[in-house]
Amino acid sequence: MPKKGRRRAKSSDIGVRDRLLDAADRLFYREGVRAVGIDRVLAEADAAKASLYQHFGCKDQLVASYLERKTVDARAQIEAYLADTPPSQRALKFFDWVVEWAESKDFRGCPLQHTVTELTDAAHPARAIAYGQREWFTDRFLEWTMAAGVKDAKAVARALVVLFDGAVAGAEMDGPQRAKDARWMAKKLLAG
Amino acid sequence: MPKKGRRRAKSSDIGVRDRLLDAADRLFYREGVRAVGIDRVLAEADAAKASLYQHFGCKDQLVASYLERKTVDARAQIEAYLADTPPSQRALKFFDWVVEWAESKDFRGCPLQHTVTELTDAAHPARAIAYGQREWFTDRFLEWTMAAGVKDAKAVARALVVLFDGAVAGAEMDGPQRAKDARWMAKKLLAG
DNA sequence: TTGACAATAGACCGATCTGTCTGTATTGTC
DNA sequence: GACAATACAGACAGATCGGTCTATTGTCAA
Repeated sequence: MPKKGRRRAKSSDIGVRDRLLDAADRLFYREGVRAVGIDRVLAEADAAKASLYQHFGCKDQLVASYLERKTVDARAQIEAYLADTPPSQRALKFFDWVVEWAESKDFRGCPLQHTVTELTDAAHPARAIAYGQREWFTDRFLEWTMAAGVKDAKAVARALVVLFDGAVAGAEMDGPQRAKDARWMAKKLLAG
Repeated sequence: MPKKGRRRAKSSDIGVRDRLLDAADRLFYREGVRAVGIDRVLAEADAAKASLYQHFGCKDQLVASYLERKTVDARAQIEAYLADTPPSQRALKFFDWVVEWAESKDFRGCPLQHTVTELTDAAHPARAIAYGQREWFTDRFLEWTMAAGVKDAKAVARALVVLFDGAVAGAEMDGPQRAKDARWMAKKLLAG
């Protein structure tokens, strides 16, 4: 038997929790977590207030959960994107992914950067999620540069992190060309 | 004779307008413009509400004025920092300035990035200020790379913008090492 | 001394925010 | 049919928000 009872008529058949996270994702990413109130999320999710507080306890936790799901999805997406690329080529190929992301219609910068910018309280639960994802990125970059066999792999990996951050921050302000600029430079760096 | 009458006992002798901007600078930069309310600024500036609305009209305009003063100050500071450096060396020297900035006690990222992240309304007056300062940066980078005599100067200039954005965004999340990583890479790029 | 002016203090307004609470409808299981 | 679980609808509370307004104080110039 499935988990428990329940059933709903409206809004297709995903649970409230997922509907809330979907709505939070759309609104928080597009407009910022501080600019969007609980009521907006509820309306967008077509959910009741009690459901939100039942599942998440408070808004901060909803934000953290939204960010966590976003990071988990991003990892999976990146890994799938790179799956067919030989390890030695992945560092550069990753920047193709960044370019595609920056060119996508709804691109509005990096959720991790937004989190650190908007939620200045160091104890905010979303910050821990953000830092965890940062670690994943730095680990991957090191892995990819090692596989590429470049010399000074650690320094190159750190430089690629800077290029990645600059690509998304720059693309948020100036448009997707910044991501291409980053790719151009990454190629140069990995070649020599 | 000076401007007009007035006089105050407390808080030294700068005008209310400047006190308000100073307070706004401290609070907005440290905690974010959406996280800090008018009342916090007034308390920090030891000023009256009417003074704020007399000088700035609304909060959005205070934010824009705060950002404008910050960008004007930054330009002056950077130009002074580079004044003794021959033009051909300025591109790299600029990243020394970035490292010092990222290592400074109160560093909390780039106000321009914060503005674009926090104020998602494209019509917000602070956005125009931010875009103006972005142009100044891109113009300077092109000027410096041309003076450095590197080939492909335009592409290099764009890459340096990415490195700059990555330096400050990365330093905000991970610490000042990111700025050093950016400098390391800028040196490499400008050498070859 | 008087009047203009700049600034202060703070009450007040309506809107919005997060969060709580009550009550009701629907569903699956016994 | 009874019951528990889940979700919905929405009133409500308390705080805070940006912004307006009145009243008062202190300073300069005439």
